This record gives sequence, structure tokens and C-alpha cells, in this order.
Amino acid sequence: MTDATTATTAAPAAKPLSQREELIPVLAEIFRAHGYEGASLARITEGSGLGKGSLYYLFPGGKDEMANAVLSHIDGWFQREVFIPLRESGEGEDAMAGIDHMFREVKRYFLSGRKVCLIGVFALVNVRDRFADKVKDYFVDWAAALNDALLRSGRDVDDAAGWTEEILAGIQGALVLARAIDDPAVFVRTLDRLQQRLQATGA
Amino acid sequence: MTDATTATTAAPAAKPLSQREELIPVLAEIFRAHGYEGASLARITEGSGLGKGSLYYLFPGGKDEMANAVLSHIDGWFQREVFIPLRESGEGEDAMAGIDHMFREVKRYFLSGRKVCLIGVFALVNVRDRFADKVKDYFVDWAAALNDALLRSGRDVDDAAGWTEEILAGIQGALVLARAIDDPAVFVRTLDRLQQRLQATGA
DNA sequence: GTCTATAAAGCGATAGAC
DNA sequence: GTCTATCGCTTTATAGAC
Repeated sequence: MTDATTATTAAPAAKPLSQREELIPVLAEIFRAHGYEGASLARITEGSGLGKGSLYYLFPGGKDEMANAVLSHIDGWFQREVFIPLRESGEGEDAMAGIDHMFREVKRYFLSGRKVCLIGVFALVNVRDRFADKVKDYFVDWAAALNDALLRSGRDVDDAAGWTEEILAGIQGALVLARAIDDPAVFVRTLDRLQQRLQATGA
Repeated sequence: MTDATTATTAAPAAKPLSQREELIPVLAEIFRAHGYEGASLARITEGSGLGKGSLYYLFPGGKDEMANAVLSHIDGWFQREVFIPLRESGEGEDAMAGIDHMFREVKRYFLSGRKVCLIGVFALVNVRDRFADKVKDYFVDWAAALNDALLRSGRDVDDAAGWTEEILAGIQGALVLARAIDDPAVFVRTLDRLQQRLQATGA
């Protein structure tokens, strides 16, 4: 045959997964650990095992493009695993099941409090302005999906809006607190308490 | 014994206030805005109006000493304005008054959500390790003072511990969220909701 | 006590060999 | 596609004039 390079055989999930895609979780961890300004190219070359030349080949836009790729990757994950399930959960009990699923996935994503939120890391300092749209959209999308599910679960408008803010703030704050006192268990306890209290006052 | 401890001289508030002390709020703002790694000496010289020579004269230990001085200053403020009043509030209603005072001062300190928490900024990234003790002590001291006041207000041990974590996480998360979506009002709403719910379920 | 000059290292980014 | 070498600039920190 003339073109064997794209002969993907019969395997269904045989995605090539470019080096660029494979690199993104590594980049994410470095940005998370050090922040944008602290994530030097030296740290990135060390963490990725790739030289600067390769990095600029994969990300011609440099650090800015790397961070944007990471943010898009995170957004994709949350859209797929949290926001869409939340939006597509049904009415009443089904909406509550979507919210339970959210708590479960969030605990899993943040490794039960051992991993911090990169969007939160970026949000707190002035690099936020560089990625303002993505930082804002992440929380706005999450808030919209959660608020809608709360409405479908039977809450009134004010109640849903209040819970939405409280849950999102609770998650972010629990991550900060857990890391500050170096006790990830605080994160899990705080989320469990939020979830339990939400159900206790449920419709 | 009369309280002669505070009767040092006739002048009540005539403190010279060294340049070092005067500089600390400026440094705090720069660290808050950019994080430790983003707070370059160029930004500090620009923000302070002092040359590098003067800065190293006032802080021979460089950036590390500046950040430590800022953290100590913040700790002093919270001890004086929040933790001690909290610890010295009495039983029952008086303890609740101490907690109300805490909410009021916290809202004032963070400029109703327009200013972020430097301890939180440091906590999220790996510079935390450099200042781990101060970062941890800030939250541990706060938690201890608040937990104790909650106990004195009539809560049982588990209830007080849960509320302590929930309030501290709520404050930190509200700061993250407010800044991420660029809406300081979220901070005030979240704190008001916490305070109101605390009173609604009070002893 | 504040400054400028400068050292020495690190930074992001680019060029070009292979 | 990955590398090394290097540019130009910024970084922290020091030295020394005033």
C-alpha cells in the first residue's frame, strides 16, 4: 500500500498520543508545584527529560503556550468528567446523583487533597491576568453546571446560588488549608461535610 | 500590682517606626501580587522607591528575610486583632461575639475580597517549604483560637472542629474564587453566609 | 543610609548541527 | 525531532563611592 503510516489497524483506542499530549501532565505538575514564574525552563527540561530545543519545537510559543495547553487540558478533563455529567444529570434524585458524582471525581482528581488546583494557583497572583479568560471560565462553567443541577434537584434560585458559591469556595479553600498545614485529610473531611450537609438540607 | 506594664511614657503612640517597619506593608503587597518567585528585586525597588543597596542594608538576608519579615508582620496583626480577641472572648454569647468580631476584622483585612491572603499564596506552591513553619502556624493558631471559642460558645467537640475547618477553608476559598472570577462580592457573601449559618445552628 | 556599578548566575528564547 | 551552543536580558547579591 502507498500509505502505511496511518494504517491504524483494527484497534479502537489506539491513539498515537503525540509527545505534546504526553508532555502536558508533566508540565501541569511543574506549573502546579512552582507557579508560572517559578516554573523555569531548567525545571521543565529536568522534569520532562527534553532539551530546550525540543520544548520549543513542541511549543513554539514557549512557556505561555505550555501553560495555555495545560489549562486547556484541565478544562477538557473537568468538562468531560464533571461539568457535562453535571449538566446531563436529570431532575430530582438524578440531579443529586450528578452532584455526588462531582464530589467523587473532585476528590479523585485532587488525589484526596495531595494535589492543588493549578487554576487556583494562577488565580491568586498577577499572572492571572495573562490567563484571565481561562481562569474565569473554569469557575464560571463549573458554577453554572452546579447551579443548574441544584435547581433541578429542587432548590430555589437563592438557595442554589448560595450552595454553588459555598461548594466551590469550600473545595478551593480546603485545598489551600490542606496544603498549608500539610494534612490532606482536611480536604476530604471538608468535602464530605459539604456533601452531607447538602443532602441533609435537601429537597 | 497596677498595670504599669503599658505605662512606658506619657506619649501613647509616639513610635519612631523604622524604615524597615514602614517598608513591610509595601513588600507585603508585592509578594501578594506576584508570589515569592515573581517578586523580583526590580519590582521591589520600583515599588519601594529604594535602591538595591538600601534594601540589602535593611534586609541583609535579601528576599528571604523580606518575606519572613512580612509573614511575621501578618502573624502579628492576626494575633493582635483576631486570635487574641478570639481566645479572650468569654463563654456563651461572649464567645459568639468574639467570632462575630473575627468575621468583621477578616472582611476588613482582606478589603472585602479585593486583597488575597499571602499565606495562601505561599501555601499553594513549593516555596511553602521555605516558610513551612510560619505558614502552618498561621492556620494552626487560627484554628486553635476559633475552635476554642466555638467550644466556649456551647458546641460539642466534633461540631466545633467541623466548623473550624469549614470557616477557615471557606475564607481561603472565597478569596481564591473572588479573585478568579474577578468579583470581590463573592467573598463577602460567602463570609456572611457562613456567619449566618453558624448563628442559625448555634447553641 | 542610599546610591551606582558590577559580579555571577539564571532566565526565556533562538540558531543551527545532526 | 532532539540536541548543544549561545544570545540578550534579568536575576540575586555584593562592593564601594558618597
